Amino acid sequence: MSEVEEPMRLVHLLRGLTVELDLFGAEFASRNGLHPTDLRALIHLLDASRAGEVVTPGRLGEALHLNSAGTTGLVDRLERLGLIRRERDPQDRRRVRLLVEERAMELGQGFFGGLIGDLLAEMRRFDPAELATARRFLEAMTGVVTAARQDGREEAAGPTPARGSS
Amino acid sequence: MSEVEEPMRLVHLLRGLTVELDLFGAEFASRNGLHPTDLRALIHLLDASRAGEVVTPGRLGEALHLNSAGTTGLVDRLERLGLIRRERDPQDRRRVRLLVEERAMELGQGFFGGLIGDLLAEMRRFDPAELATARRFLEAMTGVVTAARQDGREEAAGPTPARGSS
DNA sequence: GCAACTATCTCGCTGATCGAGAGAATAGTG
DNA sequence: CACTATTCTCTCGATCAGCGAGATAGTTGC
Repeated sequence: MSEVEEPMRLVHLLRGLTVELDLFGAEFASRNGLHPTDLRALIHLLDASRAGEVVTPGRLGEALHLNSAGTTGLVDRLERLGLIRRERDPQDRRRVRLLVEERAMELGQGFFGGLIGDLLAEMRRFDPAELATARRFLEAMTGVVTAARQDGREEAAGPTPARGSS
Repeated sequence: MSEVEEPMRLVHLLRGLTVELDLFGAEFASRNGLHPTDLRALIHLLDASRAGEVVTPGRLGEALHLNSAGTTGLVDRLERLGLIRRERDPQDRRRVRLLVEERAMELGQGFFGGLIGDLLAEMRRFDPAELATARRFLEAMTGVVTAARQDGREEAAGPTPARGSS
């Protein structure tokens, strides 16, 4: 337990936080008959809806790294649950627009809304300078992860010694 | 636009960070022929190994919210990949100890080692006071999520708690 | 020794996702 | 106007992670 450990505790805190958020999402999902993928899709759809963007199955599948078949299945599930609705794009009739139903908004609101409210309330206990520091910190960490993600892709054939073990 | 938006950006940053970390893990997993669940299991096993704790299929399945059949399948996969080894507990021969192989350590190192190093390096750009603030912030946010998780459970449990069926 | 309990594994099944390709609409070319 | 290439989405069949129920082997108490 030396001073060098402090940053390491932050690393574990970050990991712990993501685990908690994942669990939170997973529990919410299963409680509502959703799969983790469905929840990710719902978040994406609500974000896009709020931003006024049109989402098609193609875009959604791309965002979630699903192929077309998987995307169709996902959209089927969400539609069956009454969370979204398919509608052909009148401009380009090959496309299908995914429209978010009221129920999806309520679902997202009723659950994430509560969490976000709690998070915001907790943030009020920090002064603006501290929040600015936290933000800078989070942005820096996010940047590192994003960069590592791309490095990893490029090095995909690199430092993978794990061979010949059995 | 307004100052009220600043905390909201922090909320989105938190979410964005978890998404990035998830993607990082998912990409690493698929690159190594692992499933997301396998990676979570690996993390759990490595943590326990470092802490000197004995992990059994039962404990592992409990930690990952898998039932016994799913756990057996998971352990089969990890064993087939040469990441762990089964060994009967000589004290209580009903039990199976899961022993982490060298290869799993290397894999974990190749995965986290690089990322953690990068995160620590980035943290050096913050002074101790800032890191302390970041830590306080992360702890506060984690606490909120954890609390919300339990609240959600209790609300959903309702009239029939039916605990013990995890 | 018998009964109750515990830890793990086996079996059959559901369902999310994949690869391949079909169907339908658009855009470009002559 | 056909004719072809392109772009979206959906369908079909297969794969495999995870579930529920029950089997198997080991432990503990009477």
